[in-house]
Amino acid sequence: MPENNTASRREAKTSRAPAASKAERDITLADNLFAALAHPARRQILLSVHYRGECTAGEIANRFECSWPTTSRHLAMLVTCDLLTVSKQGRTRVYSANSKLIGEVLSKWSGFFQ
Amino acid sequence: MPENNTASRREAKTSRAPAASKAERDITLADNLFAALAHPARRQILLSVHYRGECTAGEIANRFECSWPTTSRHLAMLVTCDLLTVSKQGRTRVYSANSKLIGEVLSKWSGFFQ
DNA sequence: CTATTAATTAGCAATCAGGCTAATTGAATC
DNA sequence: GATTCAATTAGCCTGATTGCTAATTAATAG
Repeated sequence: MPENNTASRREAKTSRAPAASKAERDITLADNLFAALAHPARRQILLSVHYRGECTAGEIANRFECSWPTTSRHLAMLVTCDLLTVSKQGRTRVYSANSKLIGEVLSKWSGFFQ
Repeated sequence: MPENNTASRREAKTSRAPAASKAERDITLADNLFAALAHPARRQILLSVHYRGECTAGEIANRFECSWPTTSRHLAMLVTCDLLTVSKQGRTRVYSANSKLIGEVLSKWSGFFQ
């Protein structure tokens, strides 16, 4: 598969491109956002973090049925996709949603179909 | 798997529920829409059909690099998810986009993050 | 220093997704 | 009725996703 779908790649990509064009960034954003939103747990996580403001990993993990490591992986993916931001505070990690970005991309795509 | 993710199910589901609640329908819509939009080829198909109006399967398939059967499967999925509508005309099949639905769901989700 | 707590990482198994080619269906044409 | 053309279906294979448990890391508390 020469056409590498960035959306599904988990590892942090070492962006070698000097400065991707806006079009390219838009494609990557759509890839990332829609790959992330494809999973119901990740949609819930994003909504949950957005509405509560900041959340620790534990608060998020306890709210879901699936195991903590599974939630942790969803969180990691959302961070890689730039939809969540994380900061370490002592031994907890605090997540917050990049709501502006999410809202803008969704809004743009909804506009395409109006 | 008791929790059946309708979004990813390929075959037409025999909806046995008498009349799903609005909340349930919203969840199914999100499942379907975001599962569909997760693949770049399907995003392109939806945009393409939306902007051109009606398209035959052949017109769509010829526009993409992947094989006709692969495109056909994407089309079938989009129909199952209610994002495309298809009608047989002679030996061709004409697809059109359910843009209103797509736009509404995306708009609603973009609203969540504003 | 050790015990506890927060969270991630490693590793494995099972399912899902998406690509292909070959075969089939069904309408139109000769 | 045989052929051609539009399109789907069948079947297969490979890689990605997602779930779990167990192990690890790292910070705090005792």
